[in-house]
Amino acid sequence: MLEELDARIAEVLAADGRCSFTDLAEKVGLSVSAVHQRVRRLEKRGVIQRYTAVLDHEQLGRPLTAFVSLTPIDPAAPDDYPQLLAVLPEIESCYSVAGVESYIVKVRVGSPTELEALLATIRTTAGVSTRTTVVLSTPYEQRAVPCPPGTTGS
Amino acid sequence: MLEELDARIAEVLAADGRCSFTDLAEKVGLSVSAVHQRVRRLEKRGVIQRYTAVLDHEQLGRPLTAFVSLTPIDPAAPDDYPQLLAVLPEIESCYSVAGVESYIVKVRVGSPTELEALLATIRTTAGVSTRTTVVLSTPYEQRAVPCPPGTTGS
DNA sequence: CTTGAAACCGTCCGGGG
DNA sequence: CCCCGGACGGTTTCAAG
Repeated sequence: MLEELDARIAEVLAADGRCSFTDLAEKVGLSVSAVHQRVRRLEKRGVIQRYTAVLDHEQLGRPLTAFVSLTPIDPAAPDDYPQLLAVLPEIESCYSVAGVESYIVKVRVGSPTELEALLATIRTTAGVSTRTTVVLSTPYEQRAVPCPPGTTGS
Repeated sequence: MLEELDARIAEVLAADGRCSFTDLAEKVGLSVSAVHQRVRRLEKRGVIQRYTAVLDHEQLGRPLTAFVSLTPIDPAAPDDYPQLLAVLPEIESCYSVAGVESYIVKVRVGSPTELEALLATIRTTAGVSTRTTVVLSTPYEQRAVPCPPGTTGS
C-alpha cells in the first residue's frame, strides 16, 4: 500500500521529471531529506521506473505514427514476439492484448515507404499477419494521470 | 534541420530524463555550457516537450490498461472529441486515426467495473460508440527511439 | 563555443520525534 | 520508522569574450 504522500510525489515527478528535490519538497510539504529518501525508495520499488524526455517525433525524422495489430500465422508458434520485435528501433511500445489480435505495437517511422518496409520486416521476423491503423494527429499523449485518492494499490 | 548533435542530446535525455548537464556534456563531447544552450534551445523549439517520470501504474491503483476505439454516432457532429474527453483523467493518450474508427484513446483504470463506468461516460459525453481492447501485459512501452542518422527532420 | 564565477542543488551525515 | 537540519562538493545558470 502506497501512502498518499508517495502518490503525490510520483504525480509531481510525472508532471515534471526534472523537478528538483527542493521544489518537490515544498510541493508535498516535506523536508528535502525526507523527499529524497522517499524518491529513492519509489525508484527501488519500481513505482518510478525511469525518467525520460518527451520528444516531438515530427521534428526528429519520424513524423508517421501507427498502431499495428499482430495475428500469429502459426497458432502453435512460441509467443516470444515481444523479444523478436524488440530489435526494431521503430517499435516504441508492445502490448499483449485480449481480442481478435494477439499484440498491438506502436511504431514511429519517417514515411509511408518506411512503414511498408517495417511491416514486411515485422511479418517475416515474427511470422504474423498485420493490421495497421495510421495516426493522423495526436491531440495529447502520455498525460500525467492523477492518482485516485485512497485507491493506491499494494 | 536538426544537427546530429541535437539528435544525440535528445536521445540521451529520452533515455535518462534526469541526466545532469555534466554527464550529458561528456556523452556528446561538448562543454557543459554548450549543451546547456542546446538543451534550452531544443526545449524552446518544442523538440523536447517535457520531462516525465515513467511510473508503474499497476502499483499506483490503475492496473488495467485498454485501448478504446471511438466511432461518432452523429456523422455531422463537431469533432472536438479530444477536448471533450480531456477532462477524464483516466484517458492518457488520444489519437486521431485513419481507418474504420475515428479516434483511439488509451485509458488506465483500477478495475473492470471502473472500465465499464468509464466507457459509459465516454459514450455519453462524446456521443460515440466504442470498441475496447484490453491490455493483458506490456512487454515494453515508451522505449527511447534512437534517432535515424542523417534523417533528422526540419 | 568557451571561460569563469555565483547561486543553487544533490547527497550524506548526525540527531530527534 | 520517519523526519529534520546542516554542511560539503558538484551542478546549473548567466554574462562576457
